[in-house]
Amino acid sequence: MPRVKPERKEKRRRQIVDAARSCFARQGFHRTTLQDVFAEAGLSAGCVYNYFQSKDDLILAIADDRHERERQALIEGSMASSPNDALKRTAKYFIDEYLTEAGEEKRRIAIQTWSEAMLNPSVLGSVRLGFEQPRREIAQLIRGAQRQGQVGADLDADTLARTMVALFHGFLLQKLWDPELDVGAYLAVLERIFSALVPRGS
Amino acid sequence: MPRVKPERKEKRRRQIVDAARSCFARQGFHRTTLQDVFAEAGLSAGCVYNYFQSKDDLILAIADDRHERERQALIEGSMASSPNDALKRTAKYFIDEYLTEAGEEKRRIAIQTWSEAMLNPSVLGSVRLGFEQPRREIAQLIRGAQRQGQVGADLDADTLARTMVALFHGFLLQKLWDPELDVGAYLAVLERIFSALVPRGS
Amino acid sequence: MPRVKPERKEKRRRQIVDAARSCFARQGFHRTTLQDVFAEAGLSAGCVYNYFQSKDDLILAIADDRHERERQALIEGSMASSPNDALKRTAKYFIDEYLTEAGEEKRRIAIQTWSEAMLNPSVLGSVRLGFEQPRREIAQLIRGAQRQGQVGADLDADTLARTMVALFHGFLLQKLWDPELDVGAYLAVLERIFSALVPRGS
Amino acid sequence: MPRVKPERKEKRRRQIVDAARSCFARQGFHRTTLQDVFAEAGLSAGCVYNYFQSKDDLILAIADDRHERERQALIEGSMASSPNDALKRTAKYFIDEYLTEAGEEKRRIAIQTWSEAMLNPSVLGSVRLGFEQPRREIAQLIRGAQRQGQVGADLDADTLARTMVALFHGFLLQKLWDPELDVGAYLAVLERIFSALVPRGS
DNA sequence: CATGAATGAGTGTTCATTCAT
DNA sequence: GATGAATGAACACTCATTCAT
Repeated sequence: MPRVKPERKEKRRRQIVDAARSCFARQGFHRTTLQDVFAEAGLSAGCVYNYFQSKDDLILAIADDRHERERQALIEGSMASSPNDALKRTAKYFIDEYLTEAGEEKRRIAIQTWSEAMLNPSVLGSVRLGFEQPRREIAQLIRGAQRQGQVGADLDADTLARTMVALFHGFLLQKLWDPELDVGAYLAVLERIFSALVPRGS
Repeated sequence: MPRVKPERKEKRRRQIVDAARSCFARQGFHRTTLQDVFAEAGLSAGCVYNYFQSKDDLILAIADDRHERERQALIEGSMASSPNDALKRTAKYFIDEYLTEAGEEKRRIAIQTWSEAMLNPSVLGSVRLGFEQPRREIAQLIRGAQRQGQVGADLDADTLARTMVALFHGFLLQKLWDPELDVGAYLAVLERIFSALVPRGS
Repeated sequence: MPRVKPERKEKRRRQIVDAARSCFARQGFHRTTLQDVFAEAGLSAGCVYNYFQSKDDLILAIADDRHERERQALIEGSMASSPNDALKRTAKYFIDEYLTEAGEEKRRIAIQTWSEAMLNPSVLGSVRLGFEQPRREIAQLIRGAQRQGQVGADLDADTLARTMVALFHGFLLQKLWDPELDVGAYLAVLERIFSALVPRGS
Repeated sequence: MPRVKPERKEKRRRQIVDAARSCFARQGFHRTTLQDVFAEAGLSAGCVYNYFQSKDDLILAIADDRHERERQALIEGSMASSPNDALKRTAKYFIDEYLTEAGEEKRRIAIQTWSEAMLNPSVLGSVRLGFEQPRREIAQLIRGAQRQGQVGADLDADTLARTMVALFHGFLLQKLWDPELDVGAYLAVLERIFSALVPRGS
């Protein structure tokens, strides 16, 4: 008989996940009490427990939520006119989301998720998925670029994709330790590096 | 005024730090109880509290301990015949320590330290120091290499150093999520990249 | 003023009581959540609360339900040709209900009711009633048997009735701890005992 | 190095068990919060948890404690001049402990233990042990009495022992429901019953 | 120096109960 | 009547820290 129920349920879910993410970003997962989350969400303990079975479930939900958004962004990014363009759009998405001032909350969630993944198999699964989907997509785009002679054919696309993601994660950490850091300069270096990878003849 | 005491004291300190590191690597900082550490160290609660004022103090000590070792390694590394050689030795040190099978414990400690740094100013200070010392040293070596024409003069040494460290941290994370990962291939890419940075004429 | 409503109401009530009894027998009163009962009854929380005001009300209802049935059985049992026969029929009823394999649920409910009676005055009232009605009826029958010379006149009928009920409760406990227990042998002893009570002359 | 520690430990254990028993008898196991027990014992939560791992552990400890005492009483009781005398002493012990005014706490604990045994295998184990040891000992004594012609040889000793214990448990319940109940009268009936079991010739 | 029994505030979680629809 | 999402007080249990010995 419930007609609009599923929407309500989804709305509540989001409400809780948003509250939890906000708390976790601010005080960290382990220093956040569930009472903090209840207060932030404006909901009671019992209500939250109707949607999530445990505190651990909340990080997992946040991680999954994040990866779902990134999956969408990857799909949209790959709808570009050329592989090169798609790579740029994809890079822009991740940079805008994580390496700008506005990305602080996301960075703070990311590092905690990575740390938690080490101990929580479910979170590890989510992190791996969230890492491998972009990695594969980027490798695919690189192969496209190689076919068009935009990237040297002597480079292994998978490895290069891994390298790009590594650079991204590494910068994310540096920005975390020093929020003043201007990532622009590094992007310039990156471009310089990648331009060096373009086959001489082009 | 006993003479040998300081050594005893240092020995105990190390005993505790080693036990804590082992526990933290295995179960994570927050899932490790101090009782676990006491048991691993074979010491009583009171005894440990004579050396460390709190649980937080222990991560800080572990982080500081790590950075001290790396500082030593950097000093030794820079005693090479050429900047290029010094860079290679430094890279080798960090790769051997963190990116090999044997480096798993260090990786697991590293990610947790980074996560904790977000919330604990003392740990953040330690992490920053541990990051900036190598970064500066590497930048210095790059400048040396540039003077010798081994690296293109058009690249900003500081930025390039940051980039190298970012790559290292990024690979560390990937190895954490997939311990089977063979880092060798990526080092090859790195070399390919850096060789591309060498001025054309050389 | 609908006429058929009371029947509906009674049906729902029984549905709930049956579900609760089933849950309580299986998991015990305190380990059973009302959610369990709602699920077992296939009804919603709100609906159940229209019939019972609290969880405590449910045990009370179960206890009362049980005693009502036993009251009926006693009435029917006493419609025998002789006091001796009535005693036998009454005994048979309680034995069949509680001391057979099929009686396990009833045993499990009984012991919990007794335990709860200790703390819940309403339940205590119900338990007392449920105990005293049979006790009195049995005493009455014994007195009848004494009049007919089937039981020694030197025995206090009330006390003998109490003793018989005590034996029954005691066997119920033993059967609870060891469901394999064959009660038949003990009934034989009982008969031997009671035959010993028959006046020598008969 | 700790010389008197084991005694301290045993003292604390008893302190906690006594407090728990007192609370459980007063308010029942499930209505007693551990805070109640901590307050009654005058100890902190952490301290109690150094001796007992859970609330369930406490009932088990109380049950075991009780059975240990009864085991001792049985041993002492059996050191009588004759089986008949031993039976009387054993009966007296259980009657004095459980069926007098002073035995109220013990009765209230007993019924709860029986109820809990239904759901908690450890408690069931303890209850079974506590039931079977006396049962066997009593059967043994009956066999001795039979050999001396004090009890009819046509009765199965094991069954008779079971019957006696059943009577005891049954009276215990009746006394629980009505603390005013004078058990004396029933003991008289018992004696009358057992005298009827004595072989005619004696 | 070292011990380890004791502390007690704090946490995640449960579940009987309510009430707007 | 019936629903079931929401409530929130209460609970068992943990663990960093202390201190008398």
